[in-house]
Amino acid sequence: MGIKERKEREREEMRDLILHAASEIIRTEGLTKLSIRKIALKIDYSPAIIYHYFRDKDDLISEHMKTSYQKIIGSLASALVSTSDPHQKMRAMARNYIDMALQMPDEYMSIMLNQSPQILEHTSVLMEGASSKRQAIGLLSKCLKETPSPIKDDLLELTAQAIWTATFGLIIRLIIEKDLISDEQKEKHIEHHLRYVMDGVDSFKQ
Amino acid sequence: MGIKERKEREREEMRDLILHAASEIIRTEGLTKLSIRKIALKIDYSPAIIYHYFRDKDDLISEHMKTSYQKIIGSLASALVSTSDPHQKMRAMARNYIDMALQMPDEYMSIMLNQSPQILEHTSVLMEGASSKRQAIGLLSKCLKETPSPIKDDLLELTAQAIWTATFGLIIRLIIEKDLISDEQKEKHIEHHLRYVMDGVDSFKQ
DNA sequence: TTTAATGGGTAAACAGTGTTCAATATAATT
DNA sequence: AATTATATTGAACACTGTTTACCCATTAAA
Repeated sequence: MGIKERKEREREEMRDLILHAASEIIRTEGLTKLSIRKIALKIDYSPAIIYHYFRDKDDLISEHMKTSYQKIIGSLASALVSTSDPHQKMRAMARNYIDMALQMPDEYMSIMLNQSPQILEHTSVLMEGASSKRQAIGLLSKCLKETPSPIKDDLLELTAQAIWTATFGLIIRLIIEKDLISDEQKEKHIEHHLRYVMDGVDSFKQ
Repeated sequence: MGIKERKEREREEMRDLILHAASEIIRTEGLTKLSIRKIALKIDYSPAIIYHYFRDKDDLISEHMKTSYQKIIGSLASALVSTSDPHQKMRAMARNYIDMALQMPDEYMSIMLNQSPQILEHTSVLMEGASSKRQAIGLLSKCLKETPSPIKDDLLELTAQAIWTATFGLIIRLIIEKDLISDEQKEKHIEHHLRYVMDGVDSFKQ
C-alpha cells in the first residue's frame, strides 16, 4: 500500500511546512508575535487547517521547541571528546552549553522557562530518578563520578543538579541583562562562575 | 487648596483599587489570566476607565511588580538581625529569599524575568558599579566581607553575584518544576544548594 | 448666578487573538 | 459510478487590549 505511505508523508510535509513557518516567525519577530493566523497567511492556507495537524497552539510550539532543544543538548555531547581530564571535561561542557544558549537566547528562554508538561518532560532537571531524557544531568553526573576525588555517591545527582541550576541561573541573567553588560564583563562572570561552581565540588569530596 | 489634594487622593485611591483587584486576580488565577476586562468587572467600572489611571496593561503590571519586589527584598533585610555569624547570616538571607520567592512564584518569575528597562533598573544583578538600587548584591557583598576568612576584595562583588545567580537559578527551576517534585525533594535541593554554594566560598579565601 | 472648562466615567467600536463547526471540495475505496 | 473518507475552508464564537466620541458632574471663571 503505497498510498497510505504517501498520505503519511504528505501529512508530515504539511506539519513541517507549518513548523517551518512558525520557526521563521519566531526567529524574525519573536515568540510573542507568533499567531495561528500569521502562520496560515505565510503558508497560504486558512487558519483552521492548522488544527488538523496540531491539537492547539501550545502543541505546535512544543513541537518546535523539541527540535530546538536538541541543538542545545548537542553542545554538551560535543564537549565530551575534548579532553580526558574529567574536571576539564566538565568545564568544557558547561562552557559549550553557556555559549550555545547565548547564541540562541530567545529559544533557550522559551524552552527552559516553559511550563508545559510536554516540554518539561525533556527539560526537567530537579525531578528524581535519572530519566533517560534528562541528558544534561546524566552527562554531568558521569563526569562528576570520574573526578579523581569523587563525590559521595548519594550526593552525586544532587550535586550535578546544583551545578546545573547554578549555570542555568547565570545564563538567564546574562540573557536578560545582555544590554546592560559589556562582552568583557560577561566573560568575567562566566569565568568566575565556572571556577566558583566547579571548584566548589571539593567541599564534597569523600 | 484642599480640593486639588482631595482629587489627588481620590486618584491614588482609584489606582490602588485597580492594583488591588489586579493583585487579587494574579494571586488566585495567575498572571496569564489577568485581563483589563476582568479587573473592570471586579471593581464595577467600565474597562476604559483603567486607561485613565494607567498608560496600558504593561504599565499596570509594572506598578504591581514594583511593590511585590519590595516584599522580596524585605525578606533579605529581615535576616540581617537573625544572628551575628556572617556565614549563618548569609545562609539565613538566602533561605528567607528562597522561601519568599516560592511563596509568590508568579510574581517572582514576572519580576525577575522581566526585560523592561523600568523593572531591570531595580532587578539587574550582573551590571557593574553597585547601584544603590541593587540591594540584594549590596547586602550579600557586605556579608561576604564580614566572613572570618574574607574573599579577595576584587572578587567580592563577582562572588556575591555568582551566589545570587546560582540561587536565582535554583528558585526558577523549583518554580517551573514545582508539580514534578515533592516537598521533601524540594527541601533536599535547597539545603544542598545552600551548603554547596555557601561553602564553595572557601576556594576564594585570601 | 450663569457660563465655561476640567476631568471622571462609559458604551461602542476596532483590530487582533485562539478555537470550533458545518459545509464543501477532493481523493480513495467499493 | 456511487460511496466513503479526508483535506480544506468561511464563518462564527468568545475572548483579548485599546481608542474614540460622548455624557455628565464638579469646579473655576465671568
